[in-house]
Amino acid sequence: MDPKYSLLNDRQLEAVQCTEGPLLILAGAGSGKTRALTYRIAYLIEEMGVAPWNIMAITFTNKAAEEMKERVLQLVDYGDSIWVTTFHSTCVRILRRFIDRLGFDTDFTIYDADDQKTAARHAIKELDLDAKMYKERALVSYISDCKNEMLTPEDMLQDANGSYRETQMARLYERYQAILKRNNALDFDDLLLFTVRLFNENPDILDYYQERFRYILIDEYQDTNRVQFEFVWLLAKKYGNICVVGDDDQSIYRFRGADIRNILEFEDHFPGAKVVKLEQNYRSTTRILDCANAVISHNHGRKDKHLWSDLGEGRAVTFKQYETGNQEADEVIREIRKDVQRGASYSDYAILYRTNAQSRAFEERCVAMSVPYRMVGGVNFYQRAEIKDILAYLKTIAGGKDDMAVQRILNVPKRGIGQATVDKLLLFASLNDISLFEAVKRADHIPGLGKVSGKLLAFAHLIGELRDLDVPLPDLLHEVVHRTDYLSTLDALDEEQAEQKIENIEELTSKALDFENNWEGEQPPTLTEFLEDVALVADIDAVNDDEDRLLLMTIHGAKGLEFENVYLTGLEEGLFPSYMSMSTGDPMDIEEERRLCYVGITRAKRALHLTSARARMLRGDNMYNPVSRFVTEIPPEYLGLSTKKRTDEGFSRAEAPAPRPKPTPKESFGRTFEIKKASSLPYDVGDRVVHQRFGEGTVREITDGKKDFEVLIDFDGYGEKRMFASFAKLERI
DNA sequence: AGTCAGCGAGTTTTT
DNA sequence: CTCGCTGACT
Repeated sequence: MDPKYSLLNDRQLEAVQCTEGPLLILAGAGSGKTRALTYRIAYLIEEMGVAPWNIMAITFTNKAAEEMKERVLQLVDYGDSIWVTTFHSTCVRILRRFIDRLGFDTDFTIYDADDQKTAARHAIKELDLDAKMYKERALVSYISDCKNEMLTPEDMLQDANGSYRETQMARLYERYQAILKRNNALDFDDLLLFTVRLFNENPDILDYYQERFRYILIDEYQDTNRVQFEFVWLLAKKYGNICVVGDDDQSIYRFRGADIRNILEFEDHFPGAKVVKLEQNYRSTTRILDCANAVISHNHGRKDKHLWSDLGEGRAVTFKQYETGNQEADEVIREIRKDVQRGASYSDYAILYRTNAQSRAFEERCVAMSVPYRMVGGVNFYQRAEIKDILAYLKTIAGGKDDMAVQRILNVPKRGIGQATVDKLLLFASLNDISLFEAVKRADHIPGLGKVSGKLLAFAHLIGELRDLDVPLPDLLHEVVHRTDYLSTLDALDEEQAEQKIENIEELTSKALDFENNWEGEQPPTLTEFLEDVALVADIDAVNDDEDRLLLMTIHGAKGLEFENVYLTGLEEGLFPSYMSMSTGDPMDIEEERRLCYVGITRAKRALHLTSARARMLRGDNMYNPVSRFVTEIPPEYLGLSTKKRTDEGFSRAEAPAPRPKPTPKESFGRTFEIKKASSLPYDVGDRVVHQRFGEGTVREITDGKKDFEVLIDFDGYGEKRMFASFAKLERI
């Protein structure tokens, strides 16, 4: 056996060598589960002679998948022929091949949360129900819950048992599905659901994939839901070589349908399953682990587990209560900055919080004190209006079947095509059973449109032109922005906002460039492939490990990550645990919050700081909350507090910042995006130039920005405009 | 068709 | 506080 396996501890080795049959690895936080998984893959290939393409490993995020793939590649050759992906991309790959058996086109589009909301709104409207009584938000989550439980609209109609409201909800669900079908679209839940349906209805396809994936590994198994379980179970039942890794104490996605029973009852689902526990923690000091154990021990019905570490006591865990949320933010950022001035790196620090709303105070302080930071989550990059607009153009160019995309851009930038026109188009489209874009193309045959039909035809022509371009992705993006004169939509905004949006568009362009450069296929990637990649990315996927920045994120976002120093903030009753979880009366809700707290604590390697505030601004007014029960569940002496004065300020920390061994350089993982920036411009200050929209003008100023040249042009008739050179496409005259 | 003021509602976590 | 929607006006 290869000597590298001696790097594993006994339990890890056991997990690696138990290759046949069902295996549950109960991996405590920081217990080296990724190591166990990657070595297991290597062992299967090297020692058991398993073909790499017979192995499938599934993770929850692309980032986790990439990391695992990379670590496997370091261990064995042919590592790249292993399927290491997320549930969702696996399903997309399968559906792209076979979804026609379910009556969809293989070029289906994927709806994100916003699209789902729009579809829900349409469904409510189509059934002519009171929007006050039937909220799209509630409908979307109802539908999602149904799908996670694999319940069809027909099932729900029956379950409704005559109840008016339940019946209406089921009908809305039905309607929603019809809308998606009409648009040849699938939502996130459908990806899983349809794949399972495909397997159930087509034994030949199921058999094909069962043969293909004889060895299956699932990461973060505690966060799988019912459909995901079904998917795994179907694939694994033939050979039974299923290895799942998880930690019931880290199950934090119940609200999304994750069913903790999947891991608690694994041995019932897969009879004869072997269980291996990884209990040695290689991440945190004992003081941090003590706190984690103290908190989680208040939960019931856990799998028996004793996490331990031999990394020594380490530094004391601290708890501080501040007067206000703003003060909390100010002091925390100040402390971190001080540590950095003494030699620490920002990238060794993470600030974690329960809700995204809390990020704002920290962000403001970072900006004010010039602390470099990176916020993960919040408003997703791909949810920003300008990005969605551009993507809607790309979707329309790619297929044109997605009515929602067409509707989004028909009048962006303004073309004088209003709602009344869109309604007529939609009516015509549904009467003739064609897509909205088809209707636009035939605008001159639609009665009652008048002169607006000319504008519609011009739009269709524009899309046709863009469709005919045979250029690389980043160039296509450029062309979309220019030929549609998209930047004119930014005129109404103030300069700062407009600049931010331009930067976002530039970032999208560089992502396209990056996508193309990393493409491994024989043919250059198609537009559809790019759109799919974009649809399935998560926020955390974009975190670049090389950046020396302080990280701000929710505790959910931090799952699976680790940091030298962690600030766990906002530890107040009503915030964490959240008011929602306290008011349902279901103790399971509080337990989930407690697991979340456990996850937060165990992200820390060497230093952990707990903070809270007496008063906190929320939705405009102040709330005054007591210190979180999770803090009081930790014995006060662990926090250096006397038992009597426990809610007072913790003792001050005089110790030096945690030193770091030396950053290990990571090759190829931190992908950098470079914007194509011209080395010089074909014009200079004082030259006369022409812009496609603003016409002629004189160059007043050229500033060399980080990413691009910024130019100030005095247009005859429009006055001075500041613009980015690469987008302005000015020509000298 | 576009614009703007005024109003009401809403925030837990997300692939 | 902030977003998004509605309805009246240009």
